[in-house]
Amino acid sequence: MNPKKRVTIYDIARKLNLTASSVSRALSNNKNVNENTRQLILKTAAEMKYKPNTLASNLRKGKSQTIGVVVPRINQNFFSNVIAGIEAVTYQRGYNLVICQSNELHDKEVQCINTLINQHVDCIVISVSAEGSDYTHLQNVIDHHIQLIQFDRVADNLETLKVINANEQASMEAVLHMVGQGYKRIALLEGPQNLHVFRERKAGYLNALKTSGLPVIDELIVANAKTKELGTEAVRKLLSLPNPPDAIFASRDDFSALGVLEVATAIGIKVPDELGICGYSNEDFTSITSPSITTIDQYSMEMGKTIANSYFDQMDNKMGNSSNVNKTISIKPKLIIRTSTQK
Amino acid sequence: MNPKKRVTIYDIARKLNLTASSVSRALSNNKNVNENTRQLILKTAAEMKYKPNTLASNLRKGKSQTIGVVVPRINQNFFSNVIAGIEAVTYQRGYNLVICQSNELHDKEVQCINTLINQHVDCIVISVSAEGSDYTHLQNVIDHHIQLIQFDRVADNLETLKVINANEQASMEAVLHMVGQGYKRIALLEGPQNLHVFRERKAGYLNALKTSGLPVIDELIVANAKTKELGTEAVRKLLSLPNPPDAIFASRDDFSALGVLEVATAIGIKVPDELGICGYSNEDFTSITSPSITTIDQYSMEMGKTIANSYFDQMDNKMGNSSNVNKTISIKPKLIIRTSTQK
DNA sequence: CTGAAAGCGCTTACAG
DNA sequence: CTGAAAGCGCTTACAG
Repeated sequence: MNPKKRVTIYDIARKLNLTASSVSRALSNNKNVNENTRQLILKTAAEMKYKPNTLASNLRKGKSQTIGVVVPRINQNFFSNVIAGIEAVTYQRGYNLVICQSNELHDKEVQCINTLINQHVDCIVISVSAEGSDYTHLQNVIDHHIQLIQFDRVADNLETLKVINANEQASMEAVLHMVGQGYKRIALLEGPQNLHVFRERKAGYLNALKTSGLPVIDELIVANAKTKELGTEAVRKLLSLPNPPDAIFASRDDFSALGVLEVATAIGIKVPDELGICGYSNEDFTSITSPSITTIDQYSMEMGKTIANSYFDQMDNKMGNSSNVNKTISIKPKLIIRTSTQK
Repeated sequence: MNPKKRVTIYDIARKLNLTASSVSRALSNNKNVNENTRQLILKTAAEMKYKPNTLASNLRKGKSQTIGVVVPRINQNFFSNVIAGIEAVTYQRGYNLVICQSNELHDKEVQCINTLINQHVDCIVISVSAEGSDYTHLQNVIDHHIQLIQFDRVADNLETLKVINANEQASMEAVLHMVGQGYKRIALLEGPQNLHVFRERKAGYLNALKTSGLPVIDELIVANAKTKELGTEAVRKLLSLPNPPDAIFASRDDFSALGVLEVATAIGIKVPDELGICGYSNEDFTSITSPSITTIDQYSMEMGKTIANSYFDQMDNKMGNSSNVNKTISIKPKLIIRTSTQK
């Protein structure tokens, strides 16, 4: 094998006294090739260890059979599961995945998006970073006629396909469950309120209180802490209130729920008897703590599959009609009741 | 903006009465452009919302500034951390990551590799699947002059860059620690022995016994179970032996260690007093079980960074010399001693 | 069914 | 410093 150059379609053509046209046709399963010729070409290509140059093919065809994915963090359970779900579907269709992580930084997110546009990806799937509310880079994607799909954390005002969790509904269900268990002063640990997801979870909480005829107590609603230390501090303060909560809905995630559990245990507050705890996202560890933690499963893998499928559905029946569908697919998360909320 | 076509270098040239050559030079920071011309071009490009076509550029340059990554599972802590580490470094250099998962299937792994070769990636990073020992697809990568880097699970006989954990050393340390705690009948739960990683961990176990003058007891070495159920069954059998082990090194991973803990607790065997348990990989949950589980941290994020850096090091000082370095970088994992092994 | 030719959008020797 | 031209490897109307 020549150390520098790869075998091309021309090399095969030359060897067989044919033209590149025919070789290309045979290789791409075009019907207009004599069956014998095709077999010969296929055989020769294999012998010569021919590998098509996707770059050239994509350039010519004007599409890349590639989907770009931008997430805040690749190594975060929820996101890596979504990615795995996307991959499972796209792989079947012969699509590739280019993955970027924004690290929750707006600037990096913008750069990722630009790279993906330059790469001529056919579709960009994104869960926006916590930072910033300027979405011109996403508008840019749309302007370049690249299908944009948002998931989980979405920018509301952009008209794109959106795949989200029914956060409000699930949160409401969780809080109602706690009310049903007899908890009356239920506190909320909010996630960052610039994100839709967390605003919805808060809405669900408020709604559940309202439905149950319970008052909304301001001092029981605690803003999300930036660091683990600050979070611990906030929980400690909350539990030391003259009139402390008898339950906490850690709406951000299970890690904050775990933080609550640790603080409670340290102070000597009994869970679930004196304090109920509910987390969010069904991390593996929630089933093995003692007590095990009630939480909400987001069906992350499913979500990934839904995202990919919705892209292909779009493709398949896009008969020249409007390319940017503004449709929201909502996945209903599942409340998983464990010991931490069962009085 | 024209609904179909993007702005190209020619569009800019036409607008400014220049040629594509100059525009290309200005955009790529080539020195041979008049400073004023460059500024004008840059300004115009921005105004016209020009986005370079990476596909065309890469085709012309014969490289893609892309690194392909193949792992058994994207959504597995260790791998997603390694990927995050790789990304952190490659991003700085303006490289993209194409991610595939083999699902531990040899055939899918082969397909992933072929796709990456076709994509003209500059480098392929792989941790091989558990299945199969035929590595012709990897040889293929080398034959196509694509830099191949193996990590964690590596095919020994291929001459490539390898980044691995010092599994044997770490395992030995773990078992010696258990011996030091007074455990005398230490069992081993093996990982699949067709993989180097797990053979090494076993070697470390055997070595530790030898060093400590403890006998190797065949019935205490249990093969890796395919499913969770079979694993539970195997552990139950192990613990019901007439002469049961007083410690178990779950060398496969923390999940199998957790399985042991669950079975032991269910049977009523006290950990760590009656049974010591050590896992592998320092999953988040190991610090919060009760008792917390002794384990081994693999520095997965670090590993990813090391992989990416070793690629660039290679690139940077490859002055036409041998392209396939057969070098192994070993990362020393860290034994994390927790309650489950402290008598 | 097969071939000749143009073109996807860029880059880069080669002249001047 | 700028331009004209060729070419990266493929695909696809257009003829025949």
